[in-house]
Amino acid sequence: MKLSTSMERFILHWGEMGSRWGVSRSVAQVHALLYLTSEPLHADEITDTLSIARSNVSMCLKELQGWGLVEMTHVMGDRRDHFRAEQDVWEVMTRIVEGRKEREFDPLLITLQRCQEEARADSTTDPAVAQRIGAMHDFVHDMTSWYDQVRKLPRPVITKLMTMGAKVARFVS
Amino acid sequence: MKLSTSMERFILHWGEMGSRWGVSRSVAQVHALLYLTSEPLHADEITDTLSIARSNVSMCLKELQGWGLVEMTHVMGDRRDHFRAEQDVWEVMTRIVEGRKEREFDPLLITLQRCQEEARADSTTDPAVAQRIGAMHDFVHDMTSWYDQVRKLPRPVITKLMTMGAKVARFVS
DNA sequence: CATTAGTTTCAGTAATTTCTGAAATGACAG
DNA sequence: CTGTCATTTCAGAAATTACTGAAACTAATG
Repeated sequence: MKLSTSMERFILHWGEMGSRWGVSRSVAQVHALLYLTSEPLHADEITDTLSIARSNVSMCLKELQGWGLVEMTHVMGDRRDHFRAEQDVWEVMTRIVEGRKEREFDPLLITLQRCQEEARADSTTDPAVAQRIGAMHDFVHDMTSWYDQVRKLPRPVITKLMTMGAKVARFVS
Repeated sequence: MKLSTSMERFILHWGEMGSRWGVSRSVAQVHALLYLTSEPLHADEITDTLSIARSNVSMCLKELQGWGLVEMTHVMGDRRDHFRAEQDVWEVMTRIVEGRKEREFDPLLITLQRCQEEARADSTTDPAVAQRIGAMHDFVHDMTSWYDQVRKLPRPVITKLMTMGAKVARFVS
């Protein structure tokens, strides 16, 4: 597939973003390409368009399916697997956030819990240190439980709250 | 300085987190150590405690100062620079978020703006592609402007809103 | 069941990022 | 001005991460 300048720029920048967000450049590029293309693509087409190895494309697609951002489909009369990305931007964002939460914050919270217990039990640890570990634990705990509540709200409610922006503050007083 | 087991665990895990959050392992470790230690430390003490090169410590401290997470202080009668980390967890988090917003989202938004204009102007770009680039742009734009509004609210208001959790939904109907 | 098209695995290679240590620089006291 | 202590720079080394291509594997077809 021939990419226009803006498609290329989008894909390249998305690749850069990806490498800052814990997925490799090529994973993010494949995602960007599929996001921009509404018709499902097969792996060879991705390989050609992005000039990356066929095997790498395969790995990237697997990882993107793991994130729930890409799904496999089939096209009538074609044996090859085809892939399409989630097109809804909100859905894309929530899946990325959800994935990162599971991969990073859940383990972090477990570690903090352990540190906290250990620090309290261990008499060689300065109580002030235990207190600071506790503060960090509580903070991460509060943030994740806030997130867990909010993500369950119906989407229109969340978008409404967001368009209100700072105006939500008027309800607190 | 001798680290207790829980301090060590905390520092090591924070290091891992750091490498997923766009700073190197050692930057995050230095930050963790200073966060746990309330008294200002000088660079050599950090070097010894974490077993990393003196020069690396210097670079890490510089980067942490760039994030606004560590400040340089001086101790009476000691020529060496001393360093202390922000102890307030909320403050730590807001500075990290702020830093990442500036380093990642602001440039992303600029790129998306450019892609969008380019895609619309360029007749070789499929209008459906232009539409999807636009959707992504609008989404990132809305998110950042929501963030810009909320971060300016007084902290007690934000914490109140957070402790309300999903209950904020009752204001939307 | 042999052939073909398609996919995945994995060992080796390449690219990138991070860290080190020696040397340069700076800053102060005498 | 000189010597000492502290910090920073930077080129190269080390470690990590990502990518490639050949080979293995899987499944459908005639």
